[in-house]
Amino acid sequence: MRNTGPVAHSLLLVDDEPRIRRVLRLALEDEGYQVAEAANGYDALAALRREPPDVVLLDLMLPDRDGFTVCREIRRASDVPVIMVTARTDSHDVVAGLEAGADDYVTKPLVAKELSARIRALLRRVEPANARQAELLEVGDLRIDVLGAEVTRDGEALPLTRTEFKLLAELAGAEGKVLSREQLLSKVWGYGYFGDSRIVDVHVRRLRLKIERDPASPTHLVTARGLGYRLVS
Amino acid sequence: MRNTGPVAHSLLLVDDEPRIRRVLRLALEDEGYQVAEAANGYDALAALRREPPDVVLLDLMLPDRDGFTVCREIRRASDVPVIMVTARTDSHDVVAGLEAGADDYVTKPLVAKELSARIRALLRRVEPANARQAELLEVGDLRIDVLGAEVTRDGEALPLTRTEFKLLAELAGAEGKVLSREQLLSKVWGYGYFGDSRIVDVHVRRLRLKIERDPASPTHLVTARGLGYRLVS
DNA sequence: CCGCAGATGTCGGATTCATGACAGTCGTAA
DNA sequence: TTACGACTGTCATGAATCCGACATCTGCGG
Repeated sequence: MRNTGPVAHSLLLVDDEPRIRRVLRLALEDEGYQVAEAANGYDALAALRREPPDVVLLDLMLPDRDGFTVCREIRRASDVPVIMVTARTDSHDVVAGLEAGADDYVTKPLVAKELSARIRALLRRVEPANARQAELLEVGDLRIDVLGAEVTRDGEALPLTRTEFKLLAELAGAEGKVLSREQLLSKVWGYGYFGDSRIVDVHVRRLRLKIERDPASPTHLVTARGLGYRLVS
Repeated sequence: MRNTGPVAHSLLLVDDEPRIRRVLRLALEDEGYQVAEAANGYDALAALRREPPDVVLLDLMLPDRDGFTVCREIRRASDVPVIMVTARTDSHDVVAGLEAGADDYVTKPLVAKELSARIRALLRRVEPANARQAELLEVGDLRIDVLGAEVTRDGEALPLTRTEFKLLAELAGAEGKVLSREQLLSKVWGYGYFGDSRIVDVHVRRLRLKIERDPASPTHLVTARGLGYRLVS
């Protein structure tokens, strides 16, 4: 199962000055990011391979090689978003940084809020491309294509209605966990729904008729008596 | 440096000052871009709808409404890259601009080379997503030549109209995924179309008459009831 | 036996699509 | 210019099917 909740985005902070790293790390963690550090280009590339972050913040002046080179080396192996963070304000450096493959170029002194906003803007642009792959859920013999709004078993499409599909997708998204009627109501029917929560039962039953091999004794969509329902393999 | 692609990238330049527009246009055309202009937010939105550019350059201070608002309005229906171009250097404005949905924020006075580099960096990030369309798509027995605007089946060209083709191309570009009427409206009919979304149904039907072997029971262009349509093999 | 949660069946209003007809628009050829 | 056809958008109608609601039944624990 893929991650469900909003996990913090991870940053790799590359700067040779410990003091700057510390200040930036605190500011960025304050903005809700998970921050890893590297003090030079070599470490940065190693860290990138070991645990790819969502965004790289790259200082231009590094002890081993300059940031342009590091950026090009990063680009040779990865499409990870890179933001150049540097004290050099010269326009030629900006152009060189961007040409080296960076996505953005910001100059010190930094305003944390602005850097954070630029990171968000970049992620906003990049995320959708990554998200496409993560939308095929598998539970038991069911394959749930969230984007295609289709559920297949043995390659055969199951004819679910919209509500049934949303219900199944919610349950699959929290596979193994019990979801109460109220939780399902608010997720599938929306927060503004005030009807009887028994409607969940009805749709659970209809869903079982379609996804369970023996609807009379469900193996996937099981009742958690007094609690709700959950989907298991 | 001229851009490499076969077709120049198009920019929409939104600024109320004719003098600035002229300077920027010349500089950007020199960089190899094809530049359209708008003097206010209203014209910008109209131009965007009429002929979506690859990138929008948006000044913050416009006569009718401020750039933040215009940016948000753009974002409501379009993913087009937006670069804020303004004289306001305050960090709060940068954050506000990016939060309004802009991809980048650059301040005047401008260095054309830097602006151009930022445009390229942004396009580099965005293009791959669009690149899917710039190819030859195959769905089932249909071969869709997006650039040539031609669809063939068994080597035989199908006589699709422009709207039918755009509709088919959009669906093929997201093969297997359900596209809602609203998504199709904004992509095929363009940003800001306010007509009845039922028009999609009509064109789907006309498309089916041409691409389906048995239009009464479609196998390729299938209905996702309550959700939209999708194209499958 | 009672009380309760879950399961089932059915019904009718509401949604959602498919379809055919028609009118307006646009480009082109006469 | 006019006439024409292709293309497009709008609408009305009917059919399909969805889904909330209700009534009832079952199974289980106390």
